[in-house]
Amino acid sequence: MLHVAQVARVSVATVSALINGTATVSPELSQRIEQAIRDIGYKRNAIARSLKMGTTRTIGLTVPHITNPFFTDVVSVIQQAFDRAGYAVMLCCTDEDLNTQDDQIRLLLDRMVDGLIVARVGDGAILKGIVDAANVPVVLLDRVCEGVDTDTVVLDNQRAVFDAITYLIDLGHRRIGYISGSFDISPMHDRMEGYREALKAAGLPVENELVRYGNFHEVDGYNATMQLLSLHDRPSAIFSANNPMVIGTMKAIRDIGLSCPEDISIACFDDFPWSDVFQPQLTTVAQPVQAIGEQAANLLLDRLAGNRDAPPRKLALKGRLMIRNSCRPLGAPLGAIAQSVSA
Amino acid sequence: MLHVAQVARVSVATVSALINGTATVSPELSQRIEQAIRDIGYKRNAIARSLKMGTTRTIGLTVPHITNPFFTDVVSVIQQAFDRAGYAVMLCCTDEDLNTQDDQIRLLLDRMVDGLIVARVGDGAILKGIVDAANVPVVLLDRVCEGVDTDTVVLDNQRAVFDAITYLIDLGHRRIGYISGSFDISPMHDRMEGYREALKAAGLPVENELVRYGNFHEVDGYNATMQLLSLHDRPSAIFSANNPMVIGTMKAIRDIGLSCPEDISIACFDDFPWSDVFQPQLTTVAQPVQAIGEQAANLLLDRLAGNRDAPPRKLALKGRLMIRNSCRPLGAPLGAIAQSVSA
DNA sequence: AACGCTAATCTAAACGTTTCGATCATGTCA
DNA sequence: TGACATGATCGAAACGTTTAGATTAGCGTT
Repeated sequence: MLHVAQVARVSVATVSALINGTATVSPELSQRIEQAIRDIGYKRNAIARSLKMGTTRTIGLTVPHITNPFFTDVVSVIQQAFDRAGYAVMLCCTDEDLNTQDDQIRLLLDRMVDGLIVARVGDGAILKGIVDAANVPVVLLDRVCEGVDTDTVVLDNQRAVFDAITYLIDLGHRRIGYISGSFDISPMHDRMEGYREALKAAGLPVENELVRYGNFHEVDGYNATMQLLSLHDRPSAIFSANNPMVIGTMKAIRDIGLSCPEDISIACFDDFPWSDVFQPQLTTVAQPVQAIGEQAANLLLDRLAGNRDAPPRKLALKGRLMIRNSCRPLGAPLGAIAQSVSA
Repeated sequence: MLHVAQVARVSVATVSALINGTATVSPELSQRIEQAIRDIGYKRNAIARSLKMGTTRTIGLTVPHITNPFFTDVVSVIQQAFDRAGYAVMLCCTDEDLNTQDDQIRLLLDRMVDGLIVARVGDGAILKGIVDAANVPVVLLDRVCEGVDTDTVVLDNQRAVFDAITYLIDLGHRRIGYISGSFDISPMHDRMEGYREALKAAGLPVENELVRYGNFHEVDGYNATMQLLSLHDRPSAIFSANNPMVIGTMKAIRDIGLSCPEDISIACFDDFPWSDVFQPQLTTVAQPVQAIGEQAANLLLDRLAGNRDAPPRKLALKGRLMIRNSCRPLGAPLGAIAQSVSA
């Protein structure tokens, strides 16, 4: 900029004024400056600008695993939204690990991001400490966090799972296996509640042997399913509370020589692009990813636009049960499956 | 930092020296400074540091669509690699659009990223201009770019498709439909060459009516498949050069009332996590995503470590044909499919 | 002609670091 | 005891912007 100013024989202040339109500059000087900018190939240094202005026009986004289709979609939507608004997005993957997450958030805060969208967080206290210290707006995604009172977008997980389990019960299933993710994050807690409540509402017992835990990975789903299927009185249906784990479930079923839905019915949380393409077409609880991403982006953009003092806004969106053909009516002949498939 | 210096009754230079370990500072001052840092909760301002040092420890990464499983995986690997190295990653999605891509790259360059990984680029000249102007190392991913002479990691696309088509020919297929992505990026060009060469090598004609183009989206695959299947002499096999489009292909087959592999054999480019879980299990060309991501990251990290003057390095990795059960031997009874499945 | 008003431009101080060179005390050696 | 190397600390300039406030020029009023 100094160089431009020299070539155009003006002060840097005038160059700045022209570039930012913060003051009127005469046509002749404008022309000289623009010419100089072109000749030199000058580009404004955003770092210097950020230092002076105290804003980077960059936000931080952390998700557990970008390869989880739910987060893939959410990241995609959020990235688009901020791109439209002229913001850059720094992406971090925490690998479901709390320490990693802390490190990542610190990394982002160090880089002076203007705001933060955090999907999946662990202990509220730690996050609270980090977030309070950094003075930027934060929106929480996918999970509520007791200690941290800030904008939040979550799914009504309990209701969603309640509906799914109730659907299985209505099909005639009585022993329904449930594979949960690690229990220290709220969606897993809420989803489990949905499972329990649905059973209770139908007058069915909640049996511990039918509930397994995993750490969100395919192999965890595989092992959990193997355990469920080796029970002396094995479940006729399994619900997986997490999408990547259901791959393990399907592989376990195949390896054990069973087939779905003939021998066992399967449903899971989170829809994915291939769900209605191959056989069996999985019955899933679809989250409104587009809406979730957009709402999160809007909440943060609103804060960034200056609306700092509004009280925290908590959004709970509704999931949708996508009924396909991976669950069969119990006792009914196999031919009846087709009729049980709707929409 | 000024504040810390005042509280600790030292100069800012000493504080800086201690934090960075650039000079020895006496135990007593060290202690005073560390105490002050803790009391104040001081965090070094990375923006000011970047301004002074001329490095942001941030890299830019652009991909066409993060929802394409290939790019999802690559992004994941790259993010991890740079995270380990203490770099932040700014992610942009170009939506296969050249102007968007230019904008994104400019956005990243404006923010003074230390390096750039660009997956899929259009016209070489434009990118070349942008990249030459910005003085940062760039590595190209997934696509070579004639005008731009820089580090590159690509797949041997021609060979990979050659192998896949040859496999179909060996199964007895003679009319093989081919669905390509837009032809203006090199992988699509090379893959098409693989298709042509394989047919030629087998003494088969290359028929224009069997080749369709789409723009990478599911709907494009759907339309292309519909066209292929309505030919008077329809193909017995279809190869989709792009993964998202094959979803459209499968849906078209279903909608038209055909089934795979009984009525038509399907294979496609890019593996995905669900490929061997559901029926049909798709035969695919798997890219070594882990290796691709790591190589790209390593090339860039090497440049960032100071190795600026080494000549451009061009890596071409090998794809792997994952043979499953979505392609059947032509003329053979259906029961023979199982035997044709290997590994 | 003196005055004030407006518009255009400039000067210089920030923003929060890093780092070069200067300063100063301390101990060592002849 | 003086000369000198060594080690610790500091002052101040620089990185490339923005912006408040000062300055200047031009012009209409009285």
